[in-house]
Amino acid sequence: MVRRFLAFHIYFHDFFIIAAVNHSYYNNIGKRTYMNIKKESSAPTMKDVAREAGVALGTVSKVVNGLPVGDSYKLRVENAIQKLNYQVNSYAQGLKANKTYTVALLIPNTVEPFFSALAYHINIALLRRKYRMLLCCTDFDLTQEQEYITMAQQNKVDGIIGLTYNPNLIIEENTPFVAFDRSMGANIPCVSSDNFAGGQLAAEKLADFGCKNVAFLRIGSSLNNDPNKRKAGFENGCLSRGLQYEMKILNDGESYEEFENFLTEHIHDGKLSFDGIFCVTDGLAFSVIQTLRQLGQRVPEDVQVIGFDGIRYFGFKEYVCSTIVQPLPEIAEMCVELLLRENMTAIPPLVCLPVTYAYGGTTSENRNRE
Amino acid sequence: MVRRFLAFHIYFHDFFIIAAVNHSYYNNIGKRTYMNIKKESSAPTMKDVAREAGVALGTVSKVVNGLPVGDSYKLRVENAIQKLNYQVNSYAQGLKANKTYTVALLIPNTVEPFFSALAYHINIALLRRKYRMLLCCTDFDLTQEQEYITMAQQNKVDGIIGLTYNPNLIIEENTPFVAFDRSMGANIPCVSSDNFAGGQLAAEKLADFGCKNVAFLRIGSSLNNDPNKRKAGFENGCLSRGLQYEMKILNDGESYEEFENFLTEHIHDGKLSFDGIFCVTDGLAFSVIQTLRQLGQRVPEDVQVIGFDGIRYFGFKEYVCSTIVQPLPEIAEMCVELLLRENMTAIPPLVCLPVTYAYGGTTSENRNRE
DNA sequence: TTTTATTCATGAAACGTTTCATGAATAAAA
DNA sequence: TTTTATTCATGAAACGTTTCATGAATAAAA
Repeated sequence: MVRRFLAFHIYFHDFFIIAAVNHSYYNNIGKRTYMNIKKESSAPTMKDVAREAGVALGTVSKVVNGLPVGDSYKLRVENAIQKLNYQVNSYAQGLKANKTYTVALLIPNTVEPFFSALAYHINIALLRRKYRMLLCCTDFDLTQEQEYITMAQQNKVDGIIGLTYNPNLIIEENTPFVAFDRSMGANIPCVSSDNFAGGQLAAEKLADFGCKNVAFLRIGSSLNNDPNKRKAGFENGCLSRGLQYEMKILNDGESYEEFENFLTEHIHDGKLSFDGIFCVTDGLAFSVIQTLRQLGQRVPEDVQVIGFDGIRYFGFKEYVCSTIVQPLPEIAEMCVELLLRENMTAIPPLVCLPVTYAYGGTTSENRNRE
Repeated sequence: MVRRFLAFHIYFHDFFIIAAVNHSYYNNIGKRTYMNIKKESSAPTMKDVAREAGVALGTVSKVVNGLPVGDSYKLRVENAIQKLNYQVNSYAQGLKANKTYTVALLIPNTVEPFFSALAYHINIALLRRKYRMLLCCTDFDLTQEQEYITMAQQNKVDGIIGLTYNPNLIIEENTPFVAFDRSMGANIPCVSSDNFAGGQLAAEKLADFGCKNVAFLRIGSSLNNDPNKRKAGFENGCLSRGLQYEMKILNDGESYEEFENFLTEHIHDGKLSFDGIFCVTDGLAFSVIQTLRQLGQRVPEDVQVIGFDGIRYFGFKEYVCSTIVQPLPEIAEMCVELLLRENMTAIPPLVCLPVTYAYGGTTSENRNRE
């Protein structure tokens, strides 16, 4: 049994002691710790409200749920609710309805800015509908993805919004599921940015800003997923604007070094043969910009770089790079809307939301005006 | 009534159409949309398991909860659970126990990296104990902070972990609450990094790396909260190591510009009078480093900068700056541990967890070895 | 063998809701 | 005024658990 000890300080007001925490609970994953929070004054129930208002239980329920009730009854109930500070117990509601009012969000983590921003907006969209969000971080682990989905099928959550990396996930017909960014097949609705238009826009912007020779860089993935459309759109844009272009797409298992080699190989006499680069994500663009500068290339003077996602430093400061911005608030609304909507259409839709370009210091917007 | 329309594309397999979403549901905040997810095959219940195993309901409950049961019974129940793929309905559990198995995390948002990383680790610590996390983003809004706390007092959640900015929050005695980073008074346990030691460490590191004249920069807040200890620790470190130091602490309402002015004023003949700067957060350090470079100061050659928090680009890439790292996994464990522990001590503790220094490119670690 | 003590499975009651069959009260029609 | 139709508040039943008083089965003691 592995035990970890962590030294820390406890200030008991004026006393100062050194203590240690036994981390052996790391071995009790999944075993519930029982009855550890005491409730003393329990909250008022519908019964209390009914007694206070002098009406029947069902009447209170109707008022709470906005169903038609006689005006005088409604008033009395509302007053009683106010007086007792009553709030409905949503767990009893859920038990009756066989619903949990909980939606699972499957994302790799909440540490990478795109994922954490997505979680932020999905959380808002769910709270607006009085749904809870169960945050499920998969760490890109295929086993964990399937486990969370199985959990959902056991009625632990009412639906799943998933940004998953496993094309072979088993999702039962009756489990509401909305995929983000990666289509999961014809039975599952999918919401994504308009990746094709985004790629096209990147090419057009680079052309507008005076580029002639451009490159597309993409980290490895053999999945035929939606971000591949970024490449297709970029290609399309390059062709229509007469840009020379080259693609560097990593295979599974190839590391970032490949890009360094690729860029180094394209430098002759200190001059890079590209004057514009489109990276499949801002995260990649961030690294590429550093590499370019290490290689003595100035960004954006020698080479312009456009990323994809719309990541800002510290969440709200300037953009990490010039970028194609994904409309996260709208994406979140759409995911939740599709998941919770009443009537499923026969054919689950693929929804594409429009992207925009934003300047982030790595393009030369005035170059063609000089 | 404000209505927003959002144009978007829907691909219905091969067809391509333009649609519009009516965003009027923005006006229905808080009104539950009813019965919108259908459940068809309902999950097996304890009753089903009892029937399958040929035992009583209570026996199944005991097995599920790990209470003592005769071996042969236990085996039969376990087999039945396996066969039916039974999972306990935690909402019925919660109804019985008058518990929700839900903990609210009050943070300003999940977009700033420190908050999103904290949420990530708290979420892990809670899931480990089979608790759900209700993410409550307050956007630094004092009203929202109080609303969420009131909600908790209505037994909607079992406890709250709060990073709050309102020293006057009303928290009832029987609402489990753990504060993070900012002490909420003698009745509320508080977990924080060892801010004092962190400030001290920053001063010592700057001294080690050859600095003589240093500054401390802090954004405005009149609250006498824990991060103030960073200043006190830094001061202490400067004194014990013989560093000249100056403080620039913004008042409430003063903007970042003040720092630009402060730094500009301390440049004489192109030379900054500080060779080391300690910033109260990495976010501030990030901006300060940009400002310094704009002012023609090289970092770390002319001036070294140390931040606080341990933020990395994109969550896992290199540190934004040389920094004092907060131990987030341990902080999260401690918050959850204190919140859910069985026996409250009479005096709620203030727990300080140790910080470490990490190199992030804005210090000259070898300077004194040159 | 009989009596007493112990172990432990049993299943009814309860948690706080929603639903819906019932029937009282009112309104409309005769 | 009496009969019929309509409206709508009522409260029991049920959702899936946990708890705990009950008593059957076994073990220990006499």
